[in-house]
Amino acid sequence: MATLSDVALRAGVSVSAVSRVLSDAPEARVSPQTRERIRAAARELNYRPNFAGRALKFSRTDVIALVAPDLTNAFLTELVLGVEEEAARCGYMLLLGRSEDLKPGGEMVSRLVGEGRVDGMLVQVGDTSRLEDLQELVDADLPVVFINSVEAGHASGVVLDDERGAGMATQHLLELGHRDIGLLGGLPHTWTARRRRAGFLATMRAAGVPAARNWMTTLGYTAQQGRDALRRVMTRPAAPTALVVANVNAAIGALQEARRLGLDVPGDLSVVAVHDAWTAENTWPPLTAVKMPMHQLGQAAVRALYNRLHALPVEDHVVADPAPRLMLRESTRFLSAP
Amino acid sequence: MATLSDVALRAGVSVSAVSRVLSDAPEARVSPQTRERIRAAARELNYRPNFAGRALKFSRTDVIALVAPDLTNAFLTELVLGVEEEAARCGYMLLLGRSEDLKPGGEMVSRLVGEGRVDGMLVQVGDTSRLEDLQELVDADLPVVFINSVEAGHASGVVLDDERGAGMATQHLLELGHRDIGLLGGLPHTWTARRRRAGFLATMRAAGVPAARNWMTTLGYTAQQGRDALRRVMTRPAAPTALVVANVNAAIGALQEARRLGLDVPGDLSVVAVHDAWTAENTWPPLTAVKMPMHQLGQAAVRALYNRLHALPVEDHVVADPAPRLMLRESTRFLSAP
DNA sequence: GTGAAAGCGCTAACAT
DNA sequence: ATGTTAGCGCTTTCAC
Repeated sequence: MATLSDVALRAGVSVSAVSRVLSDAPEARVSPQTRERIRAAARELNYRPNFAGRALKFSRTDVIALVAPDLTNAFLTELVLGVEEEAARCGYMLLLGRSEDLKPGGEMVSRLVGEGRVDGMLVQVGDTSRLEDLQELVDADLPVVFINSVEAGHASGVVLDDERGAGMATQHLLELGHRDIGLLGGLPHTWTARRRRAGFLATMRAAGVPAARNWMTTLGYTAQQGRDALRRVMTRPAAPTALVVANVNAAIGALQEARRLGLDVPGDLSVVAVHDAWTAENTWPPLTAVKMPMHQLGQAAVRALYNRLHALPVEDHVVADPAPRLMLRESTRFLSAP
Repeated sequence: MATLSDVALRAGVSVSAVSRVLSDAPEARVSPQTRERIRAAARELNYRPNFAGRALKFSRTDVIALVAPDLTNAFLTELVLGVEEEAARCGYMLLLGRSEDLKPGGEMVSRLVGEGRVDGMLVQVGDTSRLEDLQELVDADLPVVFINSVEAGHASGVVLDDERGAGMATQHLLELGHRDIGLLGGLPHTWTARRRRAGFLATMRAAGVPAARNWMTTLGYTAQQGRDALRRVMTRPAAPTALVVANVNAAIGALQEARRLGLDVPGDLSVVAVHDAWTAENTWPPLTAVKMPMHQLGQAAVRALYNRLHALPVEDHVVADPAPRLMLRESTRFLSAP
């Protein structure tokens, strides 16, 4: 690869002149003809500024890490797209982190950041991580932004309006006339699960409808956990007529298990999920879901990190725009007369 | 962050001594006590070797790029896992590339490689890319390994045994007594689609069963395209009793469209997909599929790149181990008597 | 308007 | 056994 001095040699000028021209230094007083000579030489040699050289000089790589337990999870599609888009806009490249390496005391984080491989990082912990594991990371005051993973309002996190999302799903069922409504929720130690549960409970309470503890599970967000949860709730003597499922993957599992049990959805049971994904369109029946602004969440996360790295005030911690939106498909229906 | 000279200062030695010790230079003759002093100083200062410094020195970053049109696609899950695993083993970190940036003449590639941001890259093109766009990239002789994207046997690509996979799917249907078998294939200009089609045709021919052109589509690998393809094939006057679908996402769409048309799967129609994914377990009925060794494909891709970068001979271009495996679920059945 | 030189953090060849 | 130094590619201050 051609270096600055290669270009300088070919243009018959000094490296500093080349540097000034090629990096468009604002107050570089360079004569038009040398400027053109330099430009030409650079073009002919196909010059590219060396990344390591710049990084060393600036102590900055313009690379940020994206750490998530499972990037291929369908419900992260929009999130990742949002992150990629905003990262590109902010001039960042994305390094992939394996979140399993997140466990032992933030070793990866300190490597990535400590070695100067990345300027900062975005972390989305799955529902498998324990809060305690994160705490020291949070406290370490590293350039890290958590995505829907930690307490809202914490300095270094962006979150969804999970309460509102779950509330909307619940409200939808209430408006369909359901009163016996269950909640298949996420693991109890995760923030998202707590907030969605809170949204569910608040909406039920506001409607004056009691929420039966027997119809609420905290099994998790995978399809298998959704299957298990549905079986647990629907094989009781008294079963609900509708379910809010706190995650789209779990809802897909729940739908399948319902069929296995001979339950007709939405005839016998209405199901609405929090989170949308392309997979929700392809279930049978197609799954009604509350679409959360994942794209914007991704963008907000990158922007938060950007602001953090540039000592700017962070704008919004909770992403409420656009608001969660009900994607009405075919897994919910008016409560039929008993 | 602490630098080498910080450590040297604290240990009361020179930077080179520190460098030697901390990078375990093999023939570094350093007295045990200074060695220990250096180690201690480094520990106390929480020293981490600076990435940019090393990269500049070695002209090597130990970072490789992973470029794919849609990393969140469920059928890539295993691939990505394999890549991550092997990359970690080879000491590589992964940079995310957006494959949409791949289009205009390999601009991204030359940036990534030309600026020395990555040592090489892994490219999985979706079925949307045209072969021509890739050609110049292939010809450019850059450190690029294509994943199931270009002609088998090409120096810089690893591929699945797509023919075999499609053949196994076809064979499965034949063994169930089906003779009227269709193929919902990928876009005709892609290699994977061609190879799977070839495998389908070869197996049909070997069984002495004619393949009806009317029952073969080349619409693509998305769920929507699967829906369209199924409708096209199954609304003809004479319809097949079984379908091979060349991709799991398309098969999921096909399954859904079949239901919409009032077709019972597998009663009226058997469906088998090439490629497996977790989503195949959650369709209704659960989708029978041929599981391709995606994990190993990912590993092989990284190894191929590693070998390429270290001037070693590349081992295997087509990943045949383990062989494709039929995941027998519930979307296929014996041909019922007419 | 242009060039020389220092220095970012690191390694390795070459002193001592 | 340890230290000095040059240089990887780049930017920037300071001279001229």
